[in-house]
Amino acid sequence: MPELPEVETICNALRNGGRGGESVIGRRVEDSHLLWEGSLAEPTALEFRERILGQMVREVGRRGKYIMMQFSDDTLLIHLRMSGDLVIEKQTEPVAPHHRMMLDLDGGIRLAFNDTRKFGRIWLVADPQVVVGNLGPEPLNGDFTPQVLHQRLQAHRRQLKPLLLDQSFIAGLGNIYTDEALHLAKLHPLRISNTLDNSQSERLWSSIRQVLGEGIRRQGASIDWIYRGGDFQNYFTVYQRTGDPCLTCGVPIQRILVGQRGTHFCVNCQPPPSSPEVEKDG
DNA sequence: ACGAGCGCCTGTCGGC
DNA sequence: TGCCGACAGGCGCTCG
Repeated sequence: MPELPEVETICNALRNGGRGGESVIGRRVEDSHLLWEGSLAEPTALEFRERILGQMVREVGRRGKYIMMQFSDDTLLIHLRMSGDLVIEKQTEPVAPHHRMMLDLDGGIRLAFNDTRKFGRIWLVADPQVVVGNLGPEPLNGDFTPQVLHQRLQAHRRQLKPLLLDQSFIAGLGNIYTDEALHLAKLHPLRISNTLDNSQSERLWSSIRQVLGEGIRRQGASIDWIYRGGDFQNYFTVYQRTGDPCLTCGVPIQRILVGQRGTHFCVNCQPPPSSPEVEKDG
């Protein structure tokens, strides 16, 4: 579910307090409860408990869609996948349905990993690079320039939509922000990456930065039955707007399947690739 | 090097 | 009302 802006929002709440909870920084793990073993990717449940007890939270960061909590000796990495969430609550709170892991911290609070669909994963490792080492560039960092994006687009011959969803190409984009960025950039999701000229790559670059920045400013999007506190969903231009008029030109938004993912775009603002482009040697 | 298909899970919604 | 398929913010795997 959560993409870069939602993960960033959750990290900020853990670090600074917010969403009804207090900061976790400086707190020590007094107890741990693994309620669904499948949520733990590494190490084993036994070793996880032995290692994390007594460690203190030094800082909370993010890389792509991974939450990275630096503890005294190890790094706790959490990927929320489709339905995960991290919440700070009092230890006296009843254990909510779908809580999969809980860390009891000093001060009577609890860090809970809640994940309805059980797709999320948790790692506790000495070196976080073994988990996030293969991720592509961080789109909001200063070293992610239009030239970097253009070069990377040229290095592949792939449809833009699945390429932007590929976390080793660029880290943090998911289905919502990819569709929104492509619409803002006026690029069709099936355009082939190495057919973009410099100005089109630059438009895509600025669109990615703009939609991610706006998502963070709005504290993410809250959709379906899970409330996240953000309101970016009120500013979608194409995502979940199938059949509604394009806010730019009025033509109805279309929905197609690309790699099994719902893909929303305006056929007028985002012209389909010319036929030579989609042919094998075009 | 690609894209398609599927599995992993639980829940909601719309159609019949 | 109940049943059934489609769909959901992700990603790893196999197979051409």
